[in-house]
Amino acid sequence: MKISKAASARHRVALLDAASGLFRERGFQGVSIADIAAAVGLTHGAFYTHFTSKEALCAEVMEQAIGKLETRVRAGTSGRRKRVEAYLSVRHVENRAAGCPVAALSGDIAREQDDIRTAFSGASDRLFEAMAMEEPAETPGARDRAIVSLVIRFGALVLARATTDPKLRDEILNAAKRALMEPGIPIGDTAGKGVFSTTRTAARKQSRHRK
Amino acid sequence: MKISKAASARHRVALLDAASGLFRERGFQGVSIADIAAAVGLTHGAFYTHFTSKEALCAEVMEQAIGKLETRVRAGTSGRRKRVEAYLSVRHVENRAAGCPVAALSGDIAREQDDIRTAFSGASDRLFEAMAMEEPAETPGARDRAIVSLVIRFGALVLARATTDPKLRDEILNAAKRALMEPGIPIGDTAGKGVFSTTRTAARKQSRHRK
DNA sequence: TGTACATCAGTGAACGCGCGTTCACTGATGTAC
DNA sequence: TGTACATCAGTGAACGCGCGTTCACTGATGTAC
Repeated sequence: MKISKAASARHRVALLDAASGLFRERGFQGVSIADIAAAVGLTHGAFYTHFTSKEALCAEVMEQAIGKLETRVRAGTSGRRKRVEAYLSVRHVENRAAGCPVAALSGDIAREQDDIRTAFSGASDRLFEAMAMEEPAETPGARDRAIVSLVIRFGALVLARATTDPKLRDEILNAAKRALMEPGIPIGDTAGKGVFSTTRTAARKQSRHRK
Repeated sequence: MKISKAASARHRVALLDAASGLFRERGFQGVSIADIAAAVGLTHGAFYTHFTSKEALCAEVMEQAIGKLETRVRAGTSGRRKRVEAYLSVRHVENRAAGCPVAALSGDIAREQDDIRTAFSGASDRLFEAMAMEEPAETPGARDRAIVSLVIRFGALVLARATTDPKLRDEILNAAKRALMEPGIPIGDTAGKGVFSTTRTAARKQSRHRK
């Protein structure tokens, strides 16, 4: 039966939202069209009045998800510290569906078709730029630091999610938080050169930890 | 037809090896039993004389792959610098099949069954311990640094793989390499505090870059 | 060493299942009068 | 405002397909004599 245009438009949005959450939770291949439709209270057939294929939906979901992220970063409502705390929280580790789409789907994306990959890559490139702008623009190497900062957040979240041991999970999250919060933590080749124990920033870090 | 015991044993090893590479390349769900068998020159039926199920194979592959990694880390044949260079090379980004199993499969693993997850988590915990031992044992925070070091390598590789733009890919790899090679790179909350430009390690880093 | 036979690794047809996608059909919506 | 009808969002059966797994069968292997 036909329904009102307004209701149909709501269905389209609901399908995108449901797909966005389900994809992050179970991956592209782990979610069927029927799953997505059922999550919205429709049957699988209705899906094709809104999207031409599953691939097309994937691409649109990725673009929208990263776009939202970019907007939030550019808005910069909460401070950096708060955002790092939220990103590296146990809550975020456990709540894939509402969490970072890059962390949840980057593993899948490398294997998807070109149009999805391009959508993801283009969007994440814009996201990187937005994050790079967070750092003081005039300092050299701002983009490098933004990238490493992103890499740490991202890597820690994904690794923490791959773990079943809560102790190990917390170790990963806390180590990453410390690295992000305290400037100048030595993670370089300190072992070979024996530089570490004489580094000022290192000593500073240690004294903070004891507190 | 029956074949010799030696040949059968070779088939088992070959199946494990083929599965290990194919899983890393396409993920658990992206590889069928028939694919694995065909890669070794067998038909899908033969698979079940060696393994009870696909799940059992997955668990065994993960355990073996991470075990090999752990052995190599403990052996410590090449230096840290060399290993970082290799890990964050374009070659490694492009060659998933022969690359790091944790980076290739951690995204999938979070969604797999408990026995696979446990196998992965247990093995990666041991791997972390092995990497933590690389750092000078007597310095405090060695494990933290090992974890952050691993998180950076891992995160950069996975992000680089998700990218289609070669320029962006190289930026990620190089930024991570610099963070790993040069101790005391400030990635912390420098923007808010304005600490960065007055940090000694920061100045040191900048002067190195200009060279 | 040669022969007879039980074993069992590998084959390929067959199974049930869930998937993405299509399509004839339904009936409320929205429009023309 | 009320009526008649075309539209089209959603339904659910059906499609072909590939999957993991099973199993009767094959024939070289390996062993007992």
